[in-house]
Amino acid sequence: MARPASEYPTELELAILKVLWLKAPQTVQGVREGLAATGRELAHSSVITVMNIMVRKGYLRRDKAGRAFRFTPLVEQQDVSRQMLGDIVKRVFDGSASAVMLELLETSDVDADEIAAIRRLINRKSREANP
Amino acid sequence: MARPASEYPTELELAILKVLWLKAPQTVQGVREGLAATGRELAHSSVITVMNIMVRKGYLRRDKAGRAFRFTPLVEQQDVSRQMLGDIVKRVFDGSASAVMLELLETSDVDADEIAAIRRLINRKSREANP
DNA sequence: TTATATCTTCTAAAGAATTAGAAGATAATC
DNA sequence: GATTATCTTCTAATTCTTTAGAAGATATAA
Repeated sequence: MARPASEYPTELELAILKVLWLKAPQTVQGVREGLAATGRELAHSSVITVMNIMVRKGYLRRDKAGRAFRFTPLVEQQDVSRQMLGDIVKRVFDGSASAVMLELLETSDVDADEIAAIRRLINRKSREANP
Repeated sequence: MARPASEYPTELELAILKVLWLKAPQTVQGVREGLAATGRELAHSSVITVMNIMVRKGYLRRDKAGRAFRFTPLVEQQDVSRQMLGDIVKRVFDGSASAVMLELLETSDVDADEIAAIRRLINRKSREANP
């Protein structure tokens, strides 16, 4: 009587991955400091626990380095981002990527530079679609 | 020692909201059938339990109608979608809406019509930004 | 070498999410 | 009015997530 495990990292797992995507490998201590830098102060054992779970889940690799372990991410930021976004698109926007984009353009504060960048990409895509 | 409650509906809560966004108010029975139509067969008591939690969370309103209750959503689909998307943009894409759009354009299958629609919107936005 | 610091493992508490059975309340039917 | 069907409430099991203390292992320093 429980839900199936989610396909992507949990909140804290993602926070840890973000620290490791910036710099890897790192020890638990390093990751702990990285988390603290984002305002998340956790006990050493808390971080270790989650990171070991992440090893089990296949998100991280663990190598012994002297007394401690060094951890390396086994998943790439692009892949995780894509997966999480894809899930939202599918579940919340019924698979319509354009609905998501319209929403983004309406809602969020996309500045002029960003709009220009998107416009360029759209034009390129448009050319690809109609050669 | 627990995480803070998420700001938006859980998986099952969203599924229930989707049924009610299509048609409301509905009884537990109706929602149960709506879920079954999407391939999710749950016991009556399971659906009731979650829907009562949703009332407590402020997602639904509950009115007595004869023997049973009728439930009405108190949150709008647009608001929930926006919130969930906003969360992903912030947490996963570090707040960059354009990064999300680039990802969507690269990854998903957006057809020519959709690209045209987005292009029109971009042009309009662009004009708004640089009058 | 002994004390001190540091790391890991083990264990577990607490909250949230998912699922459903049992029992009690109430309405409809014959 | 008694039986049957339907609804709700209560309770609870299970899994996942987050968090951390206690205890044991190991290395560093004095």
